[in-house]
Amino acid sequence: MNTPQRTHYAGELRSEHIGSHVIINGWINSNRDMGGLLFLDVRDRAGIVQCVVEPSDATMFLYEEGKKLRSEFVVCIEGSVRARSNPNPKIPTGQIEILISSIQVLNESEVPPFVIEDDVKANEDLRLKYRYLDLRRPTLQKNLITRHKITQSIRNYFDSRGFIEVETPMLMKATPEGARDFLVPSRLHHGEFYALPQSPQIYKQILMVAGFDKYFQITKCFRDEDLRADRQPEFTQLDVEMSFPDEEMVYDVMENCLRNVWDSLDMRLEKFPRYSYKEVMERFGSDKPDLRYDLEIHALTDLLRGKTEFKVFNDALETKQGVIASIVAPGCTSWSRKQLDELTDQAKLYGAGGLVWLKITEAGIDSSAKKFLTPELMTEIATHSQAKIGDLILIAVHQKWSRAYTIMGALRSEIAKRLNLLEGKQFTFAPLWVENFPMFEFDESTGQFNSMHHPFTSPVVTDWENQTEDLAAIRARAYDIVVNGYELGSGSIRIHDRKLQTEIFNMLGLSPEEQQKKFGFMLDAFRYGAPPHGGMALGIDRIAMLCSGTDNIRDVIAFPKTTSMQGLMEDCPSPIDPRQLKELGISPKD
RNA sequence: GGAGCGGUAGUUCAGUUGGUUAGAACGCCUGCCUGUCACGUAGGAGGUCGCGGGUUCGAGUCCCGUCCGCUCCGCCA
Repeated sequence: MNTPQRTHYAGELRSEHIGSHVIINGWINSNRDMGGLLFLDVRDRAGIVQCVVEPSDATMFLYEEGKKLRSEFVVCIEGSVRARSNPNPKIPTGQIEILISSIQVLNESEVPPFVIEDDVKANEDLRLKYRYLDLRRPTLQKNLITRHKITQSIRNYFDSRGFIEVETPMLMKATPEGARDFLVPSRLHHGEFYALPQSPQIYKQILMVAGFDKYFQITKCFRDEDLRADRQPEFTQLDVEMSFPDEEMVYDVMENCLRNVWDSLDMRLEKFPRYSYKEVMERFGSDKPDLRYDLEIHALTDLLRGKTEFKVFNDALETKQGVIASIVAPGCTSWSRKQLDELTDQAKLYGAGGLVWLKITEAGIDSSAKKFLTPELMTEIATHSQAKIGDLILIAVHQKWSRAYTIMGALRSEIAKRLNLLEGKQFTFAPLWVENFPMFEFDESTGQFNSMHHPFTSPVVTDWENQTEDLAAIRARAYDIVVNGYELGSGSIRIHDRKLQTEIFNMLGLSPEEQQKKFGFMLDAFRYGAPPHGGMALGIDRIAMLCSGTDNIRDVIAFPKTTSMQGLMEDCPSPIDPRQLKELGISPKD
């Protein structure tokens, strides 16, 4: 027997449908047998609707059939919509119910390993193993629909602005800079490998050379690095590139793109203030600060120079990059020894040696370092930190500028967490641009300068022309979009000049042979009229996270991996048949 | 590579200083119940205490190892 076609989604039915004859297809969410009177809740992707069998001689067979239905049975139910005698204002379909005239069981279900409800109790590993059941939960249904709306609105937007979506290869040349590549062995060329793209970067730049002057693509990228709550080995990027741009054009295109996305979800994205990398680091202690709350960091370095015998402070003051900085926890003088210890542990996690605190009270200022600080100096510190009576000041020290501010940034989020500053702000969005990144970053483990963004980023022309010994002073034409503490994406104006690109490669310590081997095809392309170009890439998963109000990337991906990069449902990765390995020229693991 | 937390019934958890038969709630099964929507109600079934070793008269509990999950640091051009 053919399945009768649904006339409506269960969750869509409302008072306006009263009187209609409807057919719904869905899953049994619950079955309440009152002894004659029977309520069946049926769920589909739009929601849940109550169906009812009223006892009478004529419906006895429906009752007998209906009471046998168990959770997750697949059913087709036919009936008429009517107003409920006891409406339930708590659920969207609560004004109506379906008076059942026919029940067809399309499939039975074993008892599911966990109850499918939004108030989810099962652990995540169990839910990942039975992902198809977890995905039936209204929240995950909603999240994936949100994700669909996001990509749909992006495609519409870029199409309307004259951008062309072009697909780039998934099997590409391994360029083992940056993140670890996922490698794919070649059957026809034993001992040689493809890499899965970490990003379509080089291809999109070559598309600019090819004349596709406005390009975008929504595509998977792969990085074989350790996972986090917001990181998966494969993730989806919106990749954008255009020819003849300046930063303003990129900002305009991307801001409007995101505003469009937020609009399409009936949410608002406020204006995008711009900060330099230095400013966000020194004020908020992060290159991806959460600006939904204020808490700011204050540098005490100059204030304290030559004013104290405190060794901890002076050690930092004697080094070139050393920083002493403070942050205020408003109204927190009552924090206990235990709470302060926990904050100290948090700071230590990020590399702090310890924390100095000052408590500003009516009676005066108390401090963990009062032996080393005169009352006058403590008052100066309080004034400089903009602390009031009742406030707690936390001070940390580090020999390295970026480390010192990273510690302060960690304290900043910890204070915000403890003071519940984000309460009720789940759907408040604070976007910003971060610009003027340094071009290079010194890597102590290798003693070499690395690109902070990537080696195809153009330097600020004046910085480049006036460069001195201090490579760290050269700024890049790179920019990030940050929202609520997440780096949504980054981009840059690229190098389109072969000679400049070669110079940058040289500075990064790439030999001419390596340059030719890894990027020769790109440098070759630049011989033939490469236009000035630039663009950006945004993380779709993170956008979906923000718009779904979750802080877990697995909540917006249909089939995610665990933090040890396993697929629990399909059980991968998994061993390979020796025959298959032989064909690839790979020896089995011994 | 490192740190923290966790793993006990189908699920979520409790389980005291090592001690009789390992408990609760939900779920599940069988009745009863004509307006429930966390239905109610009576009864019932259900356990490799992640895995391996050790200490002990005796281990869910202590020790060692290991696997898995989550979070974080490093890492993520």
